[in-house]
Amino acid sequence: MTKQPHGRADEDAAAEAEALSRACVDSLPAGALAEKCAQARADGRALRVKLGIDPTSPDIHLGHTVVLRKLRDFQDRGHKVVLIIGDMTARVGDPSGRSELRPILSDSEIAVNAATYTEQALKILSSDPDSLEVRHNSEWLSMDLPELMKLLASATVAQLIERDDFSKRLAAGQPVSMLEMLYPLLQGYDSVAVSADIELGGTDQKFNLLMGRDIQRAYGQPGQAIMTMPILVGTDGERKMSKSLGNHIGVSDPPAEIYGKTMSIPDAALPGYFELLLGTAPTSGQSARDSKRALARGLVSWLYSDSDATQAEADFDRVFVAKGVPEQMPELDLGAQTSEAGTAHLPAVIADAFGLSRSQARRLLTEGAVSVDGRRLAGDEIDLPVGALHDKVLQAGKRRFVRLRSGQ
RNA sequence: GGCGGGGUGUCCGAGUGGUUAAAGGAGACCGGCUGUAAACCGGUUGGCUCUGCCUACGCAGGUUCGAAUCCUGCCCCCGCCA
Repeated sequence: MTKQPHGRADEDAAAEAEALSRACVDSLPAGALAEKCAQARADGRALRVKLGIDPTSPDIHLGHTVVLRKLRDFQDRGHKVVLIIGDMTARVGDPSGRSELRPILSDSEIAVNAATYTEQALKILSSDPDSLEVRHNSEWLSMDLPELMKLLASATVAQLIERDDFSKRLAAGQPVSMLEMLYPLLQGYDSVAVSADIELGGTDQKFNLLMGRDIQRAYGQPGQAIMTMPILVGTDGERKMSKSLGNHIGVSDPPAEIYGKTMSIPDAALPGYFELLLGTAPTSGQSARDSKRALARGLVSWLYSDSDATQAEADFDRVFVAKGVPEQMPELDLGAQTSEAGTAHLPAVIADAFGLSRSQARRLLTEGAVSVDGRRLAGDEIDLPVGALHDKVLQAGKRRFVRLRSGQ
């Protein structure tokens, strides 16, 4: 695609808006996107398209990429993405979709998380300075009380408790903190600070996005247009993909992880994954299994490379289809686990190898989940001679492997 | 500030003096079946120097042979009233 400044030459503003709104759930207010596109062309400038991400966890996952891909569309049409790292709002905690208070993150956690965000986002976004601006909202949210009061005056309690999350929690007798009530205002102020023309988010962000629009107008700015994208479900196929739910696939996960986790999603989630992550659909007539393999390959190719995808699939087939062992795996030196009698205490070895407690390791052992070089261990094989373990593959469950070395 | 309700394991939620590491459910993990899908079946699910020991029912003390269960103080949450 040839990049043109401020919109492609081969389409008019209406066509541009039409193309940009593909796959989105809401584009509000009606017609606003086309107007913004037309205005930008008339003014000879790029649209400022805002996305805020709170660094509440250290990794960007596939769920985030749905919106990032849409932003990339804007970039490819010559517009400017303003990526806001919510280092201040992360301290507040977005109440969207929350049914309870969330813990407040420490400064150091936020700093660590923020550091990895931009880098990961650039797997999807262009880093061209003409099309990307990265800001931290602590820059302008460290405001003094008079300024905060002005911001607080721009919304009413009725507006805030109108939102679903709050009203449900209030109705259920669950706590809603003042801090959370503040969140939509702070996010809205971000839009004022960066003069956003458009803000994107997941459908769960609709309230916050609209609030930004109101706040901009309270500050004498034109209200931003908003676009919401569908929420990607996690690997459980039911709930929103989220690190805290443990159903996420990280953009920085190793290829084998991305491939394997993708293979574990329920079939019903396939069409959504294809559309939102690859912009395609499963090949019709193809079995769900083959479609899923294609999806897994596609995702690894996208985030890494074609050769990594081929490799990941080969490894997957070796381990899960042929029940073999991976080509590469971590090694564990048995030196520290070797007793004077020359035996190793298996619960300790397993705990060490896979980061489990010894009790957990013992359970795996008694459940028959542990094998050495393919031979399943009986529950009472607690101490084995180191000589019998050297250079053998210790496996726990289906997918945890380590190669044992006796420490000579 | 007053009155009332409530804080149990990853989560939800039983349990009001002993047979309670704590019912049941969810989630997770393991095994079987399989396509690391779904459905289904079975098992496990605090820690450890593991035929036992330690820790655990908001926090701290107390009563008792014995407490998640009773008493006292404190902290926190929710509702109504002010």
